Amino acid sequence: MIPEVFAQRVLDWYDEHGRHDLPWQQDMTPYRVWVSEIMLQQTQVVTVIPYYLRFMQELPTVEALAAADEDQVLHLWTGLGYYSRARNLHKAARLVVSQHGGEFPRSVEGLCELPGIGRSTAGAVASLSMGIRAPILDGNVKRVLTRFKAVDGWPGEKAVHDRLWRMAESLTPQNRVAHYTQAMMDLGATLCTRSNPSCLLCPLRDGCKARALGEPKRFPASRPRKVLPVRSCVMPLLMNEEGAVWLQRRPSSGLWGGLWCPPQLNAEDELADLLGRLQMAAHEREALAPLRHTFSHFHLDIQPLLLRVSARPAVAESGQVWYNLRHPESLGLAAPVKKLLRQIEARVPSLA
DNA sequence: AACTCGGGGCT
DNA sequence: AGCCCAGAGTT
Repeated sequence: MIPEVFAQRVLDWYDEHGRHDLPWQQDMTPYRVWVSEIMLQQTQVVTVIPYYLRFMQELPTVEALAAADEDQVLHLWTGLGYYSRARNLHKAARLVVSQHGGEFPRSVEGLCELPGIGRSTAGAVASLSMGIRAPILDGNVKRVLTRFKAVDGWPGEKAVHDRLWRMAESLTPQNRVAHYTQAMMDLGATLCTRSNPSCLLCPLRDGCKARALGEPKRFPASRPRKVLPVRSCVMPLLMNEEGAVWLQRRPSSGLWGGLWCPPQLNAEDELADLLGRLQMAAHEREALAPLRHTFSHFHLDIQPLLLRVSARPAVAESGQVWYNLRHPESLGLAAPVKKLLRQIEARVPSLA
């Protein structure tokens, strides 16, 4: 099938059956498309929608995002995961305002200069919001293409990855690039799905090799998996008489970067040392139900300890805070931390 | 080229 | 429990 026919079939299908009502499809400015693309990295549409609406309400323009502080951005991101996305989003907004006068670069190369924007996201922003002919290669497109040509091998391998980019490039049409880009994602999201593809409804069913082989689900080949290692930690929740909990800011890079978190101990024998450093004395302790949090590359078993502390040292250093559960500040919290704080909210001592 | 970085939804 | 999802940055 020649590229022109491929694109035409995809576009005809899009006119009839594509999605046209997603929040970021209304008023497709570079800013709105960009924020949606970043949120949608490794995150499903249904999950993103409420976050996107809240984000756009709070920070409707790139200038507003640039002027916000990082804590507000991370707060809006709390629960989405991959927090470096939020920090890069914030940095990039400040660059767009300070270096480009508030206008996004009008090329894939220029967009790729911004932190958090790679070739695929740049292609999406350029094609969807600027009408520039640029290919994308996200999970949806990878699935459609590997099936259409029955491409063997895991797309994480360089050779497979390169071949898919060449395919994406050659199939992207000159006209209606915005519709084509949206159509390829819609096709992957609604018909060419991972576990239950609707081949009979597919506009590409004629030329699709995976369908001809009778096993579309074999593509794309899945990543070779290892067993996830298990790590464990003790998480002391230090609560003072006012019902506030001690949190510290995590380093800006790495796991839960920039988020606020109770101390994490490798084991309980480090507790006395911690309390000593913070000059606190615990007069009551209770082990809460342990919980397991799973990351992409390991399990974390958390043993929460609720400790009532009497001391209330001054919070002189930045990066430390007493987090008032009754009047919480707008800080970024990792999902299990948010869950734990919600659990103990009911245990806050009533104010005298 | 391999590894890191989250959280949620689906099976 | 295992797998994947509108990927990018670091090493």
